[in-house]
Amino acid sequence: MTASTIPASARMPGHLIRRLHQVSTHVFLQRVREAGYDLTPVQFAVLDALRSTPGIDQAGLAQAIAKDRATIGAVADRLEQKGLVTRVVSPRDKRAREVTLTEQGRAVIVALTPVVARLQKEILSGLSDAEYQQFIALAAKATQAAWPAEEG
Amino acid sequence: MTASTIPASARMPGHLIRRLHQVSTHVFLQRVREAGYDLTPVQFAVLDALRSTPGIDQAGLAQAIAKDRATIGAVADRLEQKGLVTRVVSPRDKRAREVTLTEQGRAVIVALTPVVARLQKEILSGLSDAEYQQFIALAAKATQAAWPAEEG
DNA sequence: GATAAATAATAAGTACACATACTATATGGG
DNA sequence: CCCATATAGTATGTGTACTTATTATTTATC
Repeated sequence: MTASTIPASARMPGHLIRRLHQVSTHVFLQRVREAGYDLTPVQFAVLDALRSTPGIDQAGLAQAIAKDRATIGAVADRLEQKGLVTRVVSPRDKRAREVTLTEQGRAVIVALTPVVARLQKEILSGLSDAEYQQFIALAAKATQAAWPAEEG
Repeated sequence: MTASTIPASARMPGHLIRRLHQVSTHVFLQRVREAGYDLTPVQFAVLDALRSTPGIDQAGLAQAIAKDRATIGAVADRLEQKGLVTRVVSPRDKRAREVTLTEQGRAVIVALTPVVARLQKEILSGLSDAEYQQFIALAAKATQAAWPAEEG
């Protein structure tokens, strides 16, 4: 029962980040479902990115939310099946597919944005307001250092 | 609105945590592979936990590293195929399977522990030493609040 | 204007991650 | 002892997440 020794990994950033990622996903799915929707964090990120840059192709989309092209292809597939986005071959580049929000997709992202904004604090519910802001600043700095030339 | 509008999600903890998780996994696989091993972060976590509590069953293992039973079953399968762990039916409880490190498994975890310890700072390479410590403190506080007593 | 190199998307394969359902076993109450 | 309930592990299905390979198309170069 009581572990004689706490695993060495338990206090390492990699382990802590993995745990936070779990909490984040769990809280997200819970609150989104409570709001009456069935959308994963990645699917939300895609819809959110499409609101900023409608008609972007999948490669651009993948870069915008820091994901693999193959992953985005599958996510876009599911969003298309749900009727939240459309994909049309670009007239400028027949290899590319332009992804755009449908009316329904726009309605979903509009309805969910405040829900998702609210649940952010819940992910870090153990932190005070000052610590919460501190965490965001540190996390943003760390991610930007890891992917230097990605933001447009 | 310009094309360079940053999505609303980009500064949210959920998104930042997801990015950090990616960085963490990427750095881990890179450095572990460079060290001549082929092991995922979760597989490492399992081996590390087994060093502390040899003979633990899969449910206990899942709880120890905050993972699902089904996930751990698959991970244990792969570790067994690699010859790093053994699984035997518990004489106390025929439902349970006791998982133990093999000699080879112990050698791997001993060899990789310093490698994994070193790569932690690389995950947060954008942070100063003080910021790095701050991040760990905040992340540990947040995860502990989310999982109060290491209980499901 | 033909062709080599680069790029967008997809396909196939591996590995988590979790929910749900199912089997086998264990345990407490009557 | 019998049964209701709980638990350990597995099976199944969905959804990331990334790698390598392939196809279609674009561009760069000669």
